[in-house]
Amino acid sequence: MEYNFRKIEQEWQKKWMETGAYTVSNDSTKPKCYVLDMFPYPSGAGLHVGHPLGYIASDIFARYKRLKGFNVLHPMGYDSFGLPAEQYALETGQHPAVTTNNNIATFRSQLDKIGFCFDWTREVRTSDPKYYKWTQWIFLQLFGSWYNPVADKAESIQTLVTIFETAGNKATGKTNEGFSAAAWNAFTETRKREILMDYRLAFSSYGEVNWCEALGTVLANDEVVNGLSERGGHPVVKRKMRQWYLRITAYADRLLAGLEKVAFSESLKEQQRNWIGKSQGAEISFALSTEDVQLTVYTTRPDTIFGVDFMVIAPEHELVSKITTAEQKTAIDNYLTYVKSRSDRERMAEVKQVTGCFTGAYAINPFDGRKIPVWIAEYVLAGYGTGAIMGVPCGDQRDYDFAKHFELPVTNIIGDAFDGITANATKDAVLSDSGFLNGVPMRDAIDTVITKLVEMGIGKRQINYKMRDAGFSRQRYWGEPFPIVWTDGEAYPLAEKDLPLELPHVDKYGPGPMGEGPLANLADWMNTPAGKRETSTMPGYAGSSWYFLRYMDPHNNENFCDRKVSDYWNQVDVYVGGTEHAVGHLLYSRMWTKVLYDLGHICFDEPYKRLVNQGMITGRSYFFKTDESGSQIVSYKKDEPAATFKRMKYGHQYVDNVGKLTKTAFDKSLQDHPSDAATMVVDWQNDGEDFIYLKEESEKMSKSKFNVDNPDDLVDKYGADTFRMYEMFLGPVEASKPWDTKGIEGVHRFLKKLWRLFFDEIKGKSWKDEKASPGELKILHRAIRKIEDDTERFSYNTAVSTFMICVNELNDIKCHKKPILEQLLVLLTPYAPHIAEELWQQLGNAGSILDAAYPVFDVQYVTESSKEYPVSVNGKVRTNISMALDISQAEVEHLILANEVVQKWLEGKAPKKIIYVKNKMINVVI
RNA sequence: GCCCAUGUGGCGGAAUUGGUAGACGCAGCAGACUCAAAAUCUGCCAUUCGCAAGGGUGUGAAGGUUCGAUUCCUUUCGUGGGCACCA
Repeated sequence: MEYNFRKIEQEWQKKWMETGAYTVSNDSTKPKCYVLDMFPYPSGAGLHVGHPLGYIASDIFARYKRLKGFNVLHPMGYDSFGLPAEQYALETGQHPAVTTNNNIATFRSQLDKIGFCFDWTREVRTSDPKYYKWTQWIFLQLFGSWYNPVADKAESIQTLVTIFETAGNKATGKTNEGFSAAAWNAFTETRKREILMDYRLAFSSYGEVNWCEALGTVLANDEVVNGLSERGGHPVVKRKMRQWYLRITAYADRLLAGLEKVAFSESLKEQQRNWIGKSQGAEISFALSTEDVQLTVYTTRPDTIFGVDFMVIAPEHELVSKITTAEQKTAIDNYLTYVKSRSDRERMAEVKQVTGCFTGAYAINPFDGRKIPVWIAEYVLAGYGTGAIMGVPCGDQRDYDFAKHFELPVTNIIGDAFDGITANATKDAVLSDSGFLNGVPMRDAIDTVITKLVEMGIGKRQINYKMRDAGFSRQRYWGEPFPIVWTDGEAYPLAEKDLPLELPHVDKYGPGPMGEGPLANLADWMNTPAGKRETSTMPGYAGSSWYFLRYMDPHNNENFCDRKVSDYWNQVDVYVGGTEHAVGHLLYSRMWTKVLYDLGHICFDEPYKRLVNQGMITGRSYFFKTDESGSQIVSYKKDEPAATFKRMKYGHQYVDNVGKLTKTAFDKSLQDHPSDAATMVVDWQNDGEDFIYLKEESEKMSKSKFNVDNPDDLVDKYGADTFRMYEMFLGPVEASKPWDTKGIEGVHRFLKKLWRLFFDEIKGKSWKDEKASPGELKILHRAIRKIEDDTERFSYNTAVSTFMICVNELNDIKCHKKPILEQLLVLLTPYAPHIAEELWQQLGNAGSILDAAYPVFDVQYVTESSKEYPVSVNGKVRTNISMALDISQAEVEHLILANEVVQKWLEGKAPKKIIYVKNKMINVVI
């Protein structure tokens, strides 16, 4: 009987589907485990080999936990709203709903072939009205809440109204522009609503937004990369528009603090911390010598105040026109014109270039009365801090460069720590030439100066964040409509009973008038008796910010998720996905979770307990080296100087492991892809060899690089079980690695070998129902211990190795005993479920192996190991020399090596040398 | 520039977290079976000296701690990723 994987896999996939083997109940006495994948955006390209990597990893974990007796939630769905479908609609006229459904069908059929244990009865799609009803509902929760800094959490906006009515706005932490309770009560309704809008967690405001002309929409900060749109790479410009925002900045501190209690990788946490960009410092107000105004700067280094040689304010700063002197007016105007002419891209590209202009005004140093010139320069950003800085050239390289460029004096306040050539940003130096701070270490001076500033009433401690509130409007069609109606310039929420506000059908996907989205073209839909509907839609991250909650209770029409159910499933125990969402999705969903927690809808405030980032699988690309003329292909040798290269299209499967392409393979490649022939001409006669070497590179997989491998082909050829195990065997889940199918044969061989433990090709059944010997049990239990440990740690590559070793050992001793094989199959189930189930049934077991009990590791079979050196202390045998680390000096004195044991272990060879060493350690040299 | 990873055979990668470095797999070499091929099986496979027994050297480089370092510390180089006028 042969290992017929095609038949086995098809049969079991069908059977498991029919019997609902993967359906999970919310009602169980078992402990729960929630294993989640980042759901995919259903793109037209379908799956490539990089996609399933994370899905397989989580699938193994989910199956493993199930065997260990957990009630495991392991769902899948689609992030089905988004830009690409709409772009495609613009080009082809096909409705995004149609293309999205087609793409989902393709995805599903590809996923099914790999044999995942998803509970498909819980599938969610963000573009389904039954789903986005609740996205809209959560938006209304955000709209209806504010962040109470005293309670340090979100509360209903009603509590804010009560505070205003009884105490004015002093109690809310906003100290500028205060109003009393009486003043509030006297405000008009419109004024009140305007003020409340400044507090809402989802709010509308005029602001500078990232406008992408090519996409016709606004983008969030994390969707803009180097001044270009993340999708498509189109230019992005700043533009003032009325927009919806999420007040994520209110959660900056809690998002930061929450990182301490979750198991994310250090680099991912670091990325989030960077993005939030918390910095502690001070705001200092300087008097200006000419005007009756103050210039407030933000600095993290108030200790360097005696080293201030100039001030720089952003060109957009409101004081610029006020303080510029008559003599400098022309120069400043010219500079402002220059700044306006430059795009963000140019500014970013020319970071090193120093520009600026003197305003003619001077600020006064409050401590020594020195006159400090005030400049404007584009390196100071209007949007951060106060848009003004104090320049300390000896302590900050940018300030130093600025001073040198404009020949400003440089004051040294750190003595020898400043070499006069480069700035030194140290905090460890001792201050000099610093008035009352002379001799004080800089680190300590920070607090001293702030205290003094506060006393003098010209400064205060201040914390700033780089993170901005997140833009939440998109001028697009294919997204959630806002449940908002505008009347007299005021936003009014829809009642809960009117949700979902369904996306109306459109025939054209072009933008509406005045920079509005396509929905603005639908007068009938837009204009309602109550007012004009909001025509922008929500961004892609809206639906994905809470989907993990919907999986728990996907068919609930009364609630986004029943509280009892979310109490049961609780946090996601393991979340598997790529790092590309580090600062987007992961931050937004953490914020939404905190809001829902604050408002009492769920009982936890971090969504994901543990995050596993799967690495990227890179494709192999091959390049032909060409001669000078560029028309002839010649052999490429390592260490050769760079020459012209041409990308080999389609051909990577013809090249062998060392980049060698033989004439036969080359001819076959041309035969299969005749279109390549024109660009690939090799004069084999001239070279006198029947092969050439190609240059090989690892690149991100993409269609345009012709290096995409499709999982379907591999599953057809080797089966899902082989494919699953091979993807895991390739290397650690978290590492990026090149895709190479050459090793898949080895894994396939392993499964065939496993099969032969049960069935002989000629004699048929070879397993026997006999009692296992201790030696056999030892092999099994070593595997149990290692595989269980590896699976918990997501170290799947070493687990697969262990399977191979175990099967090899059983094969060597010709062990075909049922008790051993049976347990081995259970161990294997998470990795290769189809073959495990088939053989399980062949052994005559009644139930499905999916519900079998995970083997229990028995320590008695594995205490002996050839790696362990027996050493005896006071006649008592210690089995592992490393354990001897904790023995005392006295024990060492009395140490007796049990020579008989050692000799037995070393097959008759006595130890050559026994070294008694100090510090509790004994070495045995064999 | 700053931050975070990372560096081990021809290749992907192991190493019980300080204790025989190179497990397992791929590729390669030799052999068995076969008319032949496929499949399967056996042996070899870091490097260097040696017929061999057996030595020497080896985890990017240089130091340090330790009886002992791929693992910990310092410096340095290379690669990958993130942030980038954030004061």
